[in-house]
Amino acid sequence: MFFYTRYPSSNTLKTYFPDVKFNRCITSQLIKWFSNFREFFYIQMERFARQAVREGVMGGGEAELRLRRDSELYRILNLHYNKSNDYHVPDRFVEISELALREFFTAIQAGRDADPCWKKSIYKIICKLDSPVPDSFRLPGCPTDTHSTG
DNA sequence: AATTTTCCTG
DNA sequence: CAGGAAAATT
Repeated sequence: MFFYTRYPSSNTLKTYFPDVKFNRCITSQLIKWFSNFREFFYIQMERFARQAVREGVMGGGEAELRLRRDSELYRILNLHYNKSNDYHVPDRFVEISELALREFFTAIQAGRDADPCWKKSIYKIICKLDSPVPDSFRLPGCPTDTHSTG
């Protein structure tokens, strides 16, 4: 589900778990999940962006900073959010991830990472890129299963 | 004040 | 992922 929306409201999230009775604890836990998801996402983004800066994607062209489905970063993200490859990761997510990576990259290149809250501008950009979650996720057979072994 | 997000840690 | 503290947002 994170593939589609990075900043879902708690109320929106609840609609995807019809069989769960929500109290404040469960709700905060659910929010915590996405918080963790976001963190992992941004951490990887910053990590790879910094790596790209270090290795010097210079040479005059920034076109090398691409995120493809065969990229290591994609592999890590998919491994984290889609452990058993149950879902097809939408092109939208790949595009957004690449954009986020570019944003981090340019920010770091420009030295904007020295500012205390330089990530906030990036967060706002990513926040606007949320897409609607397909109805498929409301199906019983498609739980956001994070650790089921079978 | 309550909810939500972020930073840090395990 | 989960628990907690602090900060940010409403």
